[in-house]
Amino acid sequence: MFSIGDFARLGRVSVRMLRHYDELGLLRPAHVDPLTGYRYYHAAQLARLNRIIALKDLGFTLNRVQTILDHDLSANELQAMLQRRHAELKQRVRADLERLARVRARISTIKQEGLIPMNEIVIKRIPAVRVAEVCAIAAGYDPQSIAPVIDPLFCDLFECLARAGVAPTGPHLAYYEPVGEGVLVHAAAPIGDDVHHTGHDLGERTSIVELPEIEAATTIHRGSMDHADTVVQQLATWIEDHGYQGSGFAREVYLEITDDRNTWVTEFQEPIRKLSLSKPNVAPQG
Amino acid sequence: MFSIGDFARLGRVSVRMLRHYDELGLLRPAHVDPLTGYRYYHAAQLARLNRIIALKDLGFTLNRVQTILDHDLSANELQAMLQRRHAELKQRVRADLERLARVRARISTIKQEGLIPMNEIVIKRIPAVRVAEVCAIAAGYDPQSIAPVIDPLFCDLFECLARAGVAPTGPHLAYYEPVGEGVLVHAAAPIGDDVHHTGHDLGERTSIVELPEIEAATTIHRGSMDHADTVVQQLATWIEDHGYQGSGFAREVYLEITDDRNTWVTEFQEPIRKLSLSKPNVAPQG
DNA sequence: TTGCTCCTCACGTCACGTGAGGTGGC
DNA sequence: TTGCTCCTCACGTCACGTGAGGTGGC
Repeated sequence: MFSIGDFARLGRVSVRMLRHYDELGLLRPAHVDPLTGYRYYHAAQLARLNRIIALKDLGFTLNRVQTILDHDLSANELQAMLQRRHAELKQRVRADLERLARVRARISTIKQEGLIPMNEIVIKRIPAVRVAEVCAIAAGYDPQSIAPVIDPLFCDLFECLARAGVAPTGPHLAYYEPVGEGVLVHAAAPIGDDVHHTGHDLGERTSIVELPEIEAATTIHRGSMDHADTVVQQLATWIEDHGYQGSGFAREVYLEITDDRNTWVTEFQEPIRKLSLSKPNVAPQG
Repeated sequence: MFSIGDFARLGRVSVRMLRHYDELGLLRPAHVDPLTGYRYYHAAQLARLNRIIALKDLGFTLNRVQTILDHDLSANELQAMLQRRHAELKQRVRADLERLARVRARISTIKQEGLIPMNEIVIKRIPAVRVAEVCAIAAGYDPQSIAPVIDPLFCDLFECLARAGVAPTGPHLAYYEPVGEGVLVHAAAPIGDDVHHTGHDLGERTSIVELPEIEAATTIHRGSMDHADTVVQQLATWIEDHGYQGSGFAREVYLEITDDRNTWVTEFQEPIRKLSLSKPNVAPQG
């Protein structure tokens, strides 16, 4: 029989751990003195302690360890638990490797540019949205081509919605569909599920569309849309640097629109997907 | 100005998170209604929220995020933090990959043997110990050669210690040093730092030795030493399967010694080190 | 009046580390 | 009497999720 201190030394664990395992019922002392409360362990209990340590080292929680030890699993059941653990670990390693690649990308960005990039780019999952929209063709993606097309489009849209008595359920947005030489500009506003052409007189030019859920690289832009192309360019660079590729139509969400175009706040959303079959294109770490 | 609910939707975070960040001072609402306590946010605050999310995604704790955002670090300081994070992540990935290898090894062991191995093998760091010891040569490692040598050795040792008035500070142990054809058997008992030949009459045959700290694959054995070779064999197999190699003299610690040799409890310690320059020798995962 | 959104506590999570405050045998 | 070992609470860790219980405007 060993005191808790001796047993802890032999097992190379802390006394606190032994008390904790006692409390959980994972490893009860062979004997507890009823007067002093002192715990005493048999040398043979080191076998169970080793089992606990071994399973813990595989990354099981103490709860799972308890289940494994006390329910006296069959070899098959244990195998199944190990397989699950294996999958969990693989998932974690993958996530950490992605994180690692992002950290590296940041480091090399700072190294190249010598400063901390101001507008953060963040990946977000954008749920599907039902929108009412109108659209028209512009000559190109540059702000000078877009602006004269998009402004009247939103005027139209809001007029239609107001006439039909439909209130948007969130900030309005635009998205851009390439067609031939030019680009089809969609001006849209999110609407509720209860809005239909049959019930509401939205007019001929307005259509109701379900925008698909996307994963997107997003960033917040402050100021007028005259510099939109810079932001889009930054997004494109980032997407390439982080091993993604574009996927679908770019969106702009108008979060705060005032008379002063220089205080506008917009979110740019560039749909992405993982670059298939290839590693992230990140500068190697020095 | 957006209510907390709207702002959470735009930022794709939970309302609870925004409240939490408010509490930490990470992201204070632009305005709080003094009557109702309602929080209101500017669209432009999404930029800061994105920064928080981005840093969190790199694996920084909120505390570190706070430091990074509020102390307005220089590019160099941020670089340094990123480098540290990079090292931490690499370390974690490595640890997880090792865990993964151990899980795989367990799975393949169970697959091959069709049962759950009973005596767990665990890696432990064994601190250095000062021991008093006597030794003698045996013909080989088999129990029949060892037993007749080791038993009188321990008798000698205990007699010397008793005569010198020295009490061992822990369970006694043996270790085995290969010499020529045979093996030099050391019978040892741990002693305090205060014991010296000059002060204590330990006799000529007894020497005081500092056993080095080792990392060892260990396992608990119950029963007589007649089956020691099986245990040693299991340890050897495990060491090979897990990508280690032997390193130094094997030790046996006598944890519980009674008259009935079948109830003895011993710990076998096989010193190991990482196999240099090669991957763990583990069966590939099906 | 019934929903909806907002509020403030406050517990629970996981595996212990770390005091705080006290006891019993050498 | 001074150390040493043991004991039992109980807080702190990390980033929220999840009620519980209550309020104000449509």
